[in-house]
Amino acid sequence: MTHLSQDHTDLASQSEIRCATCFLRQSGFCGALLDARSRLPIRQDSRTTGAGETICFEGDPSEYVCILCHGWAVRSKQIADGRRQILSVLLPGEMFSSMMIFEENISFSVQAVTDVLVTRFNRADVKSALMIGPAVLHAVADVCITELREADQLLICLGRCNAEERMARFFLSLSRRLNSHRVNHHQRRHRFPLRQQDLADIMGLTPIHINRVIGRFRRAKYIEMSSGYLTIINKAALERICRCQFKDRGLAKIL
Amino acid sequence: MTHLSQDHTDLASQSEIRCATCFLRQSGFCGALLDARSRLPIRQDSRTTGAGETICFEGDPSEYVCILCHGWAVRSKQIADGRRQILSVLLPGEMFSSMMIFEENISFSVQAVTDVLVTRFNRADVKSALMIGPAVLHAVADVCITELREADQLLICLGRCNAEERMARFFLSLSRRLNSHRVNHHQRRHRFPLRQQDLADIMGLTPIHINRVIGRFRRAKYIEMSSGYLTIINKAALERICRCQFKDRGLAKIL
DNA sequence: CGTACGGTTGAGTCGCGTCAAGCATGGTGG
DNA sequence: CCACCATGCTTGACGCGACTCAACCGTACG
Repeated sequence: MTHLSQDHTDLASQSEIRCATCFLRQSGFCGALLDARSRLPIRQDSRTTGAGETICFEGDPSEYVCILCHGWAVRSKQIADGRRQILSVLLPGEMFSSMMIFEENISFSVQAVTDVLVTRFNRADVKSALMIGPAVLHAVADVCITELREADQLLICLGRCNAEERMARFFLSLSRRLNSHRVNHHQRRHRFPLRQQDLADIMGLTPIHINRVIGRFRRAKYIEMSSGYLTIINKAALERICRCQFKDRGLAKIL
Repeated sequence: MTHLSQDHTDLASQSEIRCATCFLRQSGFCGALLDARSRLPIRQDSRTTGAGETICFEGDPSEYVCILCHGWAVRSKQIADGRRQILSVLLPGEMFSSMMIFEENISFSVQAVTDVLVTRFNRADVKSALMIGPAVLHAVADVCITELREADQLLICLGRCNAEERMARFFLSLSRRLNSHRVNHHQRRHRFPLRQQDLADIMGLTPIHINRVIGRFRRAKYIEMSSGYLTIINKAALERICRCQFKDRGLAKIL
């Protein structure tokens, strides 16, 4: 653990950091990066943030590439009159955005939904690591492409889908992402800390309308939502809401 | 011109290709790539496509990285019932998407709006060029970041702006992009080949509603649109429609 | 001259937003 | 222990922005 600098306030405990590093190694980007340390020092630290707090502010300079190690967060942009659009939901193991590797100022905010643990790599070090071999480069390309694809998905969702379609797609895609993190790939019940206001800001709707759609889904026994948990009861029905839309290929490739 | 392979049908004339290569050198990515050819062969060809035709189909494999050299095109995705969302408007000098560098199958379609000239680099060659020095890498990072930022912009637009705000933002941002290509940076009159149906598919609205908003803008003397040309008459007014929204920093950074 | 395509305009409808009130929960302090 | 409050969820009434359907117009083209 000699690479961990602890000069900042609010540092996570050693055990949390150890857990974080161990966890990070599983993800493509961080694995490649940590491997690269044999040839190049890469400074890194970890810090916790409480639920509801803002981790990064839009426009601020940042010398870090941030990875969410524990908890949920959202990446968003705001317009002055208060309207907020969430650009992505961040789950454990994910980079805030690949833009953080190349840009000095970040163009978005990140807010903690639950208590979170964030690991930060020194941006200059990461950039240097890009040139020492193809592993890091490919890992970064992967992150970048995933981000672009998700953005395209969300765009078509906001531009051309109604409220029910948006919700159905969101639930399915989220469930899929959550399951890809775990051993059990067919979990139907998930921790779900997002508030209806957050859902509204993801889907470009109002929380009241979100509530009504959820109500419909609940009454139709498609899902269950209570006390911070989401259960997908009738996955097929949700897929039916979206499926009519998609060309030929299966949902798996699209969501 | 020894690098140009002409084994494909529908090839552009020699003069067009020369023009294209000359033009490409001005753009960061292509400039870096063409410079890299001193150390590495990079196969390349050019081809024309007629207005309205589809250049790439969603899901198709592609061994090329495509650059639009002349004309306008749109990158889009479709859902089975015919609904289409345009993800980006492609102007001369722009790569279709940075995803083309890393992905074997493309996840979008590209359609020619006008007659276009497209230069295609061999994807494997481009990937190899990434490792020979930082120039190409940085150029690619630039393309990638620009794309991510534009996607975020469009997301907030679709998620949180009404029709007038979307149109105003689109016109301003497009005018800005068009002017950045030319010597005269303050041109107010632009070639504008997009149909109202295209505008609708960009902004997630119907062409009829687009028509009404344009009508309002026209009557308010904000813009003029006729016979394939767009003129921004009252830029300040358009900015006012968006400005109220933006935090502190000026429009320039945002649009 | 007919056809096709895209733009324009009107009437009516509906999805979603707005406003407003009520409810459940959990934390706090007296 | 219970008032008190803050936060987030739920529900109803109503209005508006955007969609749908439909007709008409102008231009380009064979």
